[in-house]
Amino acid sequence: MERPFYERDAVTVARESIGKILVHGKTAGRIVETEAYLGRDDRASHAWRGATKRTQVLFGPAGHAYVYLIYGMYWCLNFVCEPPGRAGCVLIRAVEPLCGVALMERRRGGRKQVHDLASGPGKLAVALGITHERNAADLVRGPLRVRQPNDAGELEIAVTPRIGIRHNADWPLRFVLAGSRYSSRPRLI
DNA sequence: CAATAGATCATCT
DNA sequence: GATGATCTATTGC
Repeated sequence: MERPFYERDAVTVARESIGKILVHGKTAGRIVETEAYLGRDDRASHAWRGATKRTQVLFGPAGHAYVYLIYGMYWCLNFVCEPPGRAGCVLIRAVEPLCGVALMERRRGGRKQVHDLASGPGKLAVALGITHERNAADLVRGPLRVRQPNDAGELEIAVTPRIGIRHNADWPLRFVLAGSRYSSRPRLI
């Protein structure tokens, strides 16, 4: 995807990221679940209080990665959206493994069901090998990229509340590829 | 299937 | 010193 894809509001980018291909090294997967975070107006967002050392990437130009550590254990990947100064972003919550499946299985520690390899933000980062080294990486020119799939057609996308947050927990900002077995909580659709 | 506990650390108060 | 955009293993129905 080119820069303008990311330079829109977070809700639009979150919805249109469903079905795209996320590529990192020898691994790739189809994005089946995302969440939008709205920046300063959204208390669930890391950026709601303004820019800090950690969140300055969110206030920078669109089309970069924001990677942070959650619960002391797992990395989570976000796409920075909107023009500089506004901090909307999209959390990538699950992908359907497409390339490098054996490598993903190894990184995830042995035998796993394919639909369990990347069905959650922490799992996805481990499977694709994404860590803090990719924080602020350029999604347009860097090692981590998003591609348009060959079979681009109309997709049925379900909308639900976001997962695992305290504030604004009822806002319908989670997007899931309808019927996908690779999302983090298939039952919630 | 649902509920629960425990692991673990960068960041911010 | 408290907090969290999570995951796994384990328990009990």
